[in-house]
Amino acid sequence: MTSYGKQKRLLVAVDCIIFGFDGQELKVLLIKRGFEPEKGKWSVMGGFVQPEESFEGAATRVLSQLTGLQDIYLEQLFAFSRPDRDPIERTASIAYFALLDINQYHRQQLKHEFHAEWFSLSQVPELIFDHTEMIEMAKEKLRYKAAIHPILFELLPQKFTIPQLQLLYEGVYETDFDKRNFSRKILSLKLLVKQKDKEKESSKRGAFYYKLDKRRYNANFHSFLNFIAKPHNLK
Amino acid sequence: MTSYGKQKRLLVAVDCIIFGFDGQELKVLLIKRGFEPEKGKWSVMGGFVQPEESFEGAATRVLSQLTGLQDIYLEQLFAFSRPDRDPIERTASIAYFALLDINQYHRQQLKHEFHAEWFSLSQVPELIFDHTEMIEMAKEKLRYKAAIHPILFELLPQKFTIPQLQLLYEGVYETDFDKRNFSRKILSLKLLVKQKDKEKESSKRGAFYYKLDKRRYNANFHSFLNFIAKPHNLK
DNA sequence: TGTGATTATTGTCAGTTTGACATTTAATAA
DNA sequence: TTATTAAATGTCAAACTGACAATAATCACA
Repeated sequence: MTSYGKQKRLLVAVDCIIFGFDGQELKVLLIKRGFEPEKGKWSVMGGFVQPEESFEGAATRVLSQLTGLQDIYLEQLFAFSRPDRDPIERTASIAYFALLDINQYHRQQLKHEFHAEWFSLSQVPELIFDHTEMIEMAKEKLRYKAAIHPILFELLPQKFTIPQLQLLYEGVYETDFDKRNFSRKILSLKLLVKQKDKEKESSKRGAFYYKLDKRRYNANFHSFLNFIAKPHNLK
Repeated sequence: MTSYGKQKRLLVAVDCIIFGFDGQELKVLLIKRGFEPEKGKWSVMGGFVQPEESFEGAATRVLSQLTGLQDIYLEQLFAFSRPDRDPIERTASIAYFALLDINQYHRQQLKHEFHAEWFSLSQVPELIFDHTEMIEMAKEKLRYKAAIHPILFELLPQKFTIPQLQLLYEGVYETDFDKRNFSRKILSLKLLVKQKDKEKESSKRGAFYYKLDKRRYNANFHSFLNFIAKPHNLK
């Protein structure tokens, strides 16, 4: 037996919702499609899954094709499967979302061939297929996860200030936080190490830089639950 | 243009990790495979995605084929895609997990043709392919979600007691809770409505039945986060 | 040199929640 | 009537939360 014979095969693609933070705003990276269908319209970056690669592999490949980057935070979001979601031919899409620091990976790195651009989340243009839905779901999942895990640090440079971090959280949740309570909460996580130097662009006084304590970050990444008495037993 | 031409198509299946609670223990429903490959071995219930159905549709169909049941809690878990996960032919699998009350849907309802059996989570036999990994991930996700959302009620009958509920939580988290703190926490959710009658099988005194307040349950299902000050804005 | 403007940093306090722990109550059986 | 069993309720100190205000560092400019 070398195949399942008469069962119908299916095209499978991956799509990457790439979030970036530029120090001010949370943004999403879109490309202008250079091929049919919907040529010239905006979409998230994607590609067909090749015979010898896993979905994760395909998503990683797509991500590096567009940004030239390795080692980006990447997480499976959802498998989209409406039979008619692609008008040409049935294609399922496994969506992933990625988090990166826009400034660190500069714009010129983006491959020109894809005509990629960063869009504010409030100004996402009309997208092809179900990509709008994908982005909505990715935003929702980002909020969900960030409420429980210190995931948003993936969007920041190595050194960052508390006010910058707060801006990021406020962008993700589209709300304002009390800065006193915010810094208390963040610092109580014991994940940040205060640096000796200051960021002086955005204020006269300057704000101290912090770095992630990588050891604690990796150890505590999965431990922010609150229902269970001993969350460190969970993942 | 009516197809993407030379791109390689792929077999796609769905697999359902079906969790059940019998009042004592958390269990998972497995079937004895009646076909090759791995005929005679245990696996979770699955099936190939048909041309005109979505993944959710396929999972729902598979679930009802096995249990005869509609309206079961069903949630997408993860898309498994290792190219060699099925030795016969490359097949991706979109895994779902389902929650149901074992007693309510009685054993005889299970279709005989599948030789289905409930297994304690501590006694899951060797499984085909990556199904062991699927179950591990499903357990993990169940713990994760149940820590934040009142999802475990899907495993209980309409009427249940606080001690029964605690048994369920203890089963899911493989730990013990203080019963005083547990009931205080559960009741503080304001999701339960005390009934007039008691369950008297398991104790002399008997324990009052409770029912879910469906209205509050649906309204609060998505609101257990704790990082954000106003979680009711989130989903 | 001093002063005002701006933003970072630190602090207070009352109300709530948490975790650890003990007592009372209802029903049954002997 | 009493012993037994498990349910239900109660206490308290510590930790945490949300609302709110005062101080400190730096720069621009008079």
